[in-house]
Amino acid sequence: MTLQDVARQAEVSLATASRVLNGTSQVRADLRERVLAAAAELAYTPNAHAQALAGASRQALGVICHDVSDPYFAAIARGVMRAAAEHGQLVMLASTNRDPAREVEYIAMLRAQRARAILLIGSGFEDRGWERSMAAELDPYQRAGGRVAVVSRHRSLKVDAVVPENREGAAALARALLDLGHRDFAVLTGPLSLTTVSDRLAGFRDALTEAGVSLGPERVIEAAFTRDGGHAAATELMRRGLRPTCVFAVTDVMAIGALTAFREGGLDVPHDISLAGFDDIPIVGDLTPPLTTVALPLDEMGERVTKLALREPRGHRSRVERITGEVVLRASTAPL
Amino acid sequence: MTLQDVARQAEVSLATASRVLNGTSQVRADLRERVLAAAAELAYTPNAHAQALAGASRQALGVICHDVSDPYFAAIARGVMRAAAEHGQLVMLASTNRDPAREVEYIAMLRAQRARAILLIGSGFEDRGWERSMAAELDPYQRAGGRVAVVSRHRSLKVDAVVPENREGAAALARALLDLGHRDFAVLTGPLSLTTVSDRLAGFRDALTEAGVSLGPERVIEAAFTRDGGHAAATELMRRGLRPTCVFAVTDVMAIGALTAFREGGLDVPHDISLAGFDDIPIVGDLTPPLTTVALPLDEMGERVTKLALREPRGHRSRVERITGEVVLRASTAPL
DNA sequence: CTGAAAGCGCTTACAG
DNA sequence: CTGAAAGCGCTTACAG
Repeated sequence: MTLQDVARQAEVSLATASRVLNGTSQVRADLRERVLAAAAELAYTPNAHAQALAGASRQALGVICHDVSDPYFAAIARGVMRAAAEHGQLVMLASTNRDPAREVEYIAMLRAQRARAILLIGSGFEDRGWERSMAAELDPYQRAGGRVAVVSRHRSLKVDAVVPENREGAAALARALLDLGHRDFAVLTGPLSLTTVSDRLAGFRDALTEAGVSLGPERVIEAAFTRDGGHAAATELMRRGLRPTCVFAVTDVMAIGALTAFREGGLDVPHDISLAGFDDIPIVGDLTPPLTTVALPLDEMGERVTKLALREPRGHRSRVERITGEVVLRASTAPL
Repeated sequence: MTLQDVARQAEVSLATASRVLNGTSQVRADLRERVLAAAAELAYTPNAHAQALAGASRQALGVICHDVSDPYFAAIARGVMRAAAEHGQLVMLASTNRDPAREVEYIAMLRAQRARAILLIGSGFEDRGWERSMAAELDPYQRAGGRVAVVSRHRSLKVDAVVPENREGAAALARALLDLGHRDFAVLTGPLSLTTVSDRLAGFRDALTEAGVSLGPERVIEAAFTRDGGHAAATELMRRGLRPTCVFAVTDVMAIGALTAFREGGLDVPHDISLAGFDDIPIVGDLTPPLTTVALPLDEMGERVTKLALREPRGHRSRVERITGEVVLRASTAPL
């Protein structure tokens, strides 16, 4: 079933059939009818590869994330899908499990597919080697007209970005918790080499310091950047015999694991210990108690990064859209 | 940057360069080296469209789901991504929000992209019109060598399928709840036109009937097939003044909404009312109380449907892999 | 407005 | 083993 077949059946030239089907120029009404009828009858679908090769515009967009099943990503992906659909773009999705080699490999595949844009969702690493190999794949792609945009800070990638104000958000959260009367904190974090983690930790700590409250190194517990990591970190906190009045998990996903760990450890949240997260992923309102957090408009962030990538670049400057997080106090944090 | 450039720089023919790069046949070592060096130096990436056109095998796989951000789908998608990665396949993902028109449109796009396989995740509708239009897109795709596989029952689609034993699972759950002493039930459901919904409801009801327990029509509350739908259905249940001792929500996602609705309504789960779901999505163990449910190996289901689609078809028979659900009793259901 | 033809970047028989 | 050439299915100047 090729365009040629359609043309033959409609008794017109290949060129005419093509013009009718993609509406690029005027075609006499009767020929037009014949082509449409033939296409319908043959259940013709154009070969997107041939179209792409012949120079039509790309109709697919690549997205790289760490894990499709992480609710943080899932919420952002929702916005991406919506915006992509609006622009008639198909989304090619890859999860890397934070394996840098996989990341590079997927970018190569997306380059090969001549994706119209590549979206990187999730924070980058503060790591020279990683940055270099990413740039090695991304540069030729961009030189060939590919567009790149990211969600979260990527130190040295000069691309359009939607970046949540992690530092300010964490600081605002710290202030809100101080206002509740807390003076004794602990933080559960993911790997500090992730920009998101280090920014949130820094913002939180800065606000405490400003209020004259210190956060000793033994009160910052690093674990995997997942629900299980949160569970492990909270368990470790209890094992160390530390009993801060308030705990900040740098993401809601980690906070969820921590919440369960506290329950298993016999600590009641918020009666025995207050707990706060960051992101406001959809589920946290359904937890018991509902989680205090810094709300990010995840869905909208996905939409915005997609639009950034699809909009024409203006000049060679990369655009950055900052997203403000809003502190939402819920029942998981109690006044002291 | 084309293969031609690489060939020129390596001073070999186009054919030789191609053969080196995709390793199809033996090439003299020195030529091989030169080609590899040239490709590396030029940061060459093959054009997947040209490769596909020229007859190389497809390297992308299409997945159609209702909503990327639904945890049920996300869990399955995880398995799909893993299996796809193992086979060097890129995944093109589309969410349809259960809009049949969108579904058909995406299948057309995937056909155009000559996806190697199309995976439909999530239950189909019991609807002639829908079936007809799906078949109209899927048939030509399959005739052209495309492979189709689904998760969940699709009555009239003759394709490979991974199908959870919804009916049996719901019946087993009902029996477990009866064993706890419950005799007074209500069910919160999604649209009955979804095969998954009707199968689960039927299985649950059958087991009750067998035990001589009836489930009146006013005790089956239909709402949207989402968290909010579960919330609405539970709220409606309370509004009607019904106080069953045990409620079955046909999915965990709906149960999550119901749990919050009960809490808001001042009902303690499981003290005042027991609650059970279906699917065992990852989050339910972190709820308070953790949710009783019928566990499905979601991740593995994603992996299996992908492998089904990628494996050679044997004959014209469609293969069906049945998945048994396992009742997991947790704290959300109490003995009476 | 319409058609013949070139060209997009590959792969793979077919000769040698 | 290597190369010249055909062909995959389109789009789009270029003539007419």
